[in-house]
Amino acid sequence: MATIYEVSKLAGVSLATVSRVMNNNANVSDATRKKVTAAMDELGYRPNSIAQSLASNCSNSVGLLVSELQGPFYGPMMSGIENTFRNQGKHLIIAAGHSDEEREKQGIEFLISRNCDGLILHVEAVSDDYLIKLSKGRTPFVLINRYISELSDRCILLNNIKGGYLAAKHVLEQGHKDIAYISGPLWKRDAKDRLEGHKQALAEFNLEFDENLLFQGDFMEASGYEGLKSLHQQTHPFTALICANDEMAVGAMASARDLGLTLPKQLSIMGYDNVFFTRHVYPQLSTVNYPIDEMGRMAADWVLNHVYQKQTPPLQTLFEPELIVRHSISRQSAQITSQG
Amino acid sequence: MATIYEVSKLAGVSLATVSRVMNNNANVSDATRKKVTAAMDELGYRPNSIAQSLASNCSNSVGLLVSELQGPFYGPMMSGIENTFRNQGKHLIIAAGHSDEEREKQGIEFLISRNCDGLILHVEAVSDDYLIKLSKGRTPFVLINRYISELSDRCILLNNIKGGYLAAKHVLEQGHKDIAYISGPLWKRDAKDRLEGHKQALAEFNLEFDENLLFQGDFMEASGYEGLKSLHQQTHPFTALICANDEMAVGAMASARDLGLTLPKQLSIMGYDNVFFTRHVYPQLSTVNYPIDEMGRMAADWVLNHVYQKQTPPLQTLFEPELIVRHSISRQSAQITSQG
DNA sequence: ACATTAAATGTAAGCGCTTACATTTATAAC
DNA sequence: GTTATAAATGTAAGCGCTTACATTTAATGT
Repeated sequence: MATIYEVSKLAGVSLATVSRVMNNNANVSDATRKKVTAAMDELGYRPNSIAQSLASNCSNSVGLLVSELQGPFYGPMMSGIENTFRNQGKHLIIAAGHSDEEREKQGIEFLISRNCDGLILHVEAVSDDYLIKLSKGRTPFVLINRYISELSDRCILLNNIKGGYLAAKHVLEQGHKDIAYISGPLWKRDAKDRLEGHKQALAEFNLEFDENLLFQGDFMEASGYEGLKSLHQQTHPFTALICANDEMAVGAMASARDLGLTLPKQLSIMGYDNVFFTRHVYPQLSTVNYPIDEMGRMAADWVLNHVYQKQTPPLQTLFEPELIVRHSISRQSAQITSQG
Repeated sequence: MATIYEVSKLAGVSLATVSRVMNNNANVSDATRKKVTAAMDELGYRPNSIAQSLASNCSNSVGLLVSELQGPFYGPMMSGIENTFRNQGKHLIIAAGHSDEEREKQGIEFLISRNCDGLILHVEAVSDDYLIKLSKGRTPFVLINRYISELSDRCILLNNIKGGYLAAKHVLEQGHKDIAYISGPLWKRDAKDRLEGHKQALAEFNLEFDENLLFQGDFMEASGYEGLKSLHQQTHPFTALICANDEMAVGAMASARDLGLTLPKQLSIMGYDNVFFTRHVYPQLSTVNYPIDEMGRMAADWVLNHVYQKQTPPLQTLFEPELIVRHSISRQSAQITSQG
């Protein structure tokens, strides 16, 4: 591999000049610039990015921590982020935190030790305090889907209260009055917010939230399955089920089939997130759109702006959900009676 | 940030000694090793990985190029790879090639310019020649889902002929005789192989492959939709449809519904890949398992072995597909008649 | 006690760049 | 033709490590 030294010799200039043309420094005459680029071409020179990083104290890499590399939710987010950065010559180092405190911390440590210039974090298990302390460190970061008031300018969020509200309102407007709810883990902010929006809509329709119709899941498919099974066994009847995300909704659909319920006639089911497979399930799932790809791109812009001082479109931290109506909500007709 | 120099001063030893304890060099007495680690702790020292890379000429990073960061296929693959590498302190730089020749080349260039020690490539558009030339370069790489005879020892493959065979055989065993087929782009090796296996099974059942029942798709959902629509319009009747991947199968399912066909009674549909949403569609899709996660891990092991000289479990390049029977194939009964 | 050898530690060069500062060269003003 | 000023280029010191080689110290045999 040719080095800058060989280029400088071939071009008959100093190291510094070669470095200047590489970095588009203005103070280089056209003549020498041409000599240098010619020499580079001749030698097939490629700058050594490691050496550049060491000398300039900038690794041009940004770390991304997500819970999982797989699954319908993170894909679009990573995709938007990668795209933004590659166009800027930055690279993306990706790690997975698996929603586990220890592994999330390790992941962050790992990315920092890799000299990332900035971090994009989608973390769930790590504490607010930890993140606040982290924010005092040398590596700037932005949070996706997490709100910490002390760090509010770097939290990129969905308005989950509104989303919960939209979902419930839609179901209510279809005439449902007895609505069960499978939430996420309620210590998680997003799960709590979605439920709060849900309750707001109920209140608007002068309905009380029935705690018996609440099942706390964990955002994973299996808990949707278990959730409906459990709700179905208790005595309060319901005609619709709202799930705090699509995965649980799909689990609930499977459960409904096992219980012999016809969808959506005997039970309406609503999801949340609008992951791509919601179009593929049958009946197609009505849900709430979570513009995770846009939010990913926004996080990337945040880094470009705050870490690399690039011009970006104006930064936005709060995103709005949107109702997606498909075919999983029926107009209220029959009522499930519990079997208890 | 503390540097090795400060550690050495605090511990009262030389730079080299500090470096030695970092790298677990054997020739360090226990006493000094303790002094040094104590100093490190006291200073909160973290090695600068960029400097390490420059000095050791090893970046400890491996590049991964996939077609898309999203989608059900690549997620599990990335996940397996990330896991393997993180446990070894290597990091993963991910880029997307979008099945486009220019972008794939750019992606590879990008990863190489980032001083990756090795590459894992899932490329589709780039030519064999390009890859053969690339193999002469300084950065070793392994290919997933691509066969080039000159590079056969670094091609990690699924036995697609077998997979195509298994799918067809299962459908034939259920009594179907008129079987339509939506293939991938036939210039792609995997698409061709799957079709070849399909034909083998047909031959085994003394059936001829009917070219009228072949539609060439592009592995994407929309082409599955179009494919079935088109096949349905021609004159040859068929009772089953085999698709060369799950995405197209799902597209075909939507198409079938739009055509008013009851699944699987009036039309049996078979997929390929066993991506996770095949369980969620209705009826649940019978398919062929593609152990992409294992193959990803194997690719990671290949890199560990060939690039970092690590001990790994024995390397395997050919993986076997497996039939997954769900509910989308009926025992042969009614026949669709074409509308032509 | 002394030579012989192995183990532990230190010295210093170098990895391929960037960049502050010094120097040279061109340009303009009088 | 000087001198002042700006533009272009060069010099050399790092960035924070690794590692070949040199040196010192400890262990062993006699």
